[in-house]
Amino acid sequence: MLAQATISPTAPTPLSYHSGQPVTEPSDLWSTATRQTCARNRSIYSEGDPADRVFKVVSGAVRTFQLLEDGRRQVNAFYLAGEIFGLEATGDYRFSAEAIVTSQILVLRRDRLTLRLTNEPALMGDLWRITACELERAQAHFALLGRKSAIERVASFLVSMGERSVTNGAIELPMSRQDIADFLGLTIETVSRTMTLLEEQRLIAMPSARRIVIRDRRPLMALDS
Amino acid sequence: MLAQATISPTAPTPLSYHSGQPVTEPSDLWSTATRQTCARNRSIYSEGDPADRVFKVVSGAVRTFQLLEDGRRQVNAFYLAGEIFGLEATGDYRFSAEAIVTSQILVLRRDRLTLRLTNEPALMGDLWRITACELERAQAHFALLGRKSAIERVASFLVSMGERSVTNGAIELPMSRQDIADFLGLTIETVSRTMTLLEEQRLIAMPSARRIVIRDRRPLMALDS
DNA sequence: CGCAAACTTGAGCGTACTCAAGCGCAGTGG
DNA sequence: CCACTGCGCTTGAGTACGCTCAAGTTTGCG
Repeated sequence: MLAQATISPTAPTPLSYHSGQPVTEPSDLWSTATRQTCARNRSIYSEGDPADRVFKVVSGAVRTFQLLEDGRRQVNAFYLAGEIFGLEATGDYRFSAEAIVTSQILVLRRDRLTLRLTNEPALMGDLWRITACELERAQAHFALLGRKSAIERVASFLVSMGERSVTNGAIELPMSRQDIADFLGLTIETVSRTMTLLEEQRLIAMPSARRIVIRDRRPLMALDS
Repeated sequence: MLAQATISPTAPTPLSYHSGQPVTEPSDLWSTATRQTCARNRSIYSEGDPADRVFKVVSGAVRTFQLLEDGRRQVNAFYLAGEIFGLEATGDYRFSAEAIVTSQILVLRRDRLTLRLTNEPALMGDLWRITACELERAQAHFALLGRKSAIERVASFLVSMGERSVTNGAIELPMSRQDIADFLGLTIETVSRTMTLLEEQRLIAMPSARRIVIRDRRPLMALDS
């Protein structure tokens, strides 16, 4: 709805990474993709499905995650408008993907992508860079999950979200506290308590649970390490 | 020394991944690489260095890691004989690499690789698959770091090492308890205590600290989830 | 307005951490 | 040959951070 005109699949779209540097991508890569609306909590693909499609978020937000047998969940990543997910080199999806809120996504069939790749081998390099970028982001997340305290994890998350999507001064969180907890390797209670703590310390403000304003960036960045 | 003949850089070498499926790689990709011996704890590259080389372990073992300002360390991965590391799509190395024990590694200059890629675009697909494989392994590690208990982490690690390198019935660990702790997001004491616990439960035997025998695979796999 | 879902807050507990001491083995030198 | 030394590993005791269980509050939506 909102940004549909600017992120039209037929227009040249810079592909922005979380890590910062935008990489231009062939203007019509997504021109043969179909647009699809996904309701909140709707599954996009599940662990074990054949990886026959690649996706790009137009609006909304998507989470990828894995479940342990006893129900413990690990959210691997959040994907916001403009970001690509489901790009596996081969085989089946290793993780599941769901829409966090009602979302518009572009769906590109894998065989179409393969076709394009045979005609334009240079494209392969772009895909590789996207995957490599994702890998770097994943590995950076290791230090957070393996070595950081709760307050450091939450601060890192807010700083990262602040760099990705800010609407007039406030971060709009599409995901629930549970999603955040499962992303940061914490419980929902710890996430909630920690955000309250950050608010008490005047580092952030919370006009509502899903809207976060960063009041003092410096100490948050310090916690980010 | 030992396996030099079979892992000769000029001979066709199947490239085996941790995830299992071997992928054939162009026989002479590493023919222009130089062989190098790295002493124990010797740095191979550091965070921030220009990513101008790609490496393949011939013998020994390598760790990649990141340091937080206060000295906390997160080991991202261990690379054993036959495995490739340092393959970044662009820019600088994001992490550091060190030899765990005295190791033989093949060093391929990035510009040579680029040259090969222009002549044989198909190679790019192989590189992409290597990176994608690494990404999958990284994301699988998320659940361990974010959601598993100490005993589950150690069990997962031992199962994984058992699949990668077994010498007549025993796992030879090239890395120290500290390396394992920093890989699993635990302390050295917890790793030690947990291994003792697994030994007391007769799931493993420890002829020595660096030699582990898996006595009962089933419950270990169960802990792995 | 009423209900359900999401979020917050509180109290008590447990797992893994911290700090500290002791052990075992390999290498070295008397 | 054996004491000495250093490093890596193990074990112990006490602590703390984040989890569990539970109740209460707020928000969003029919």
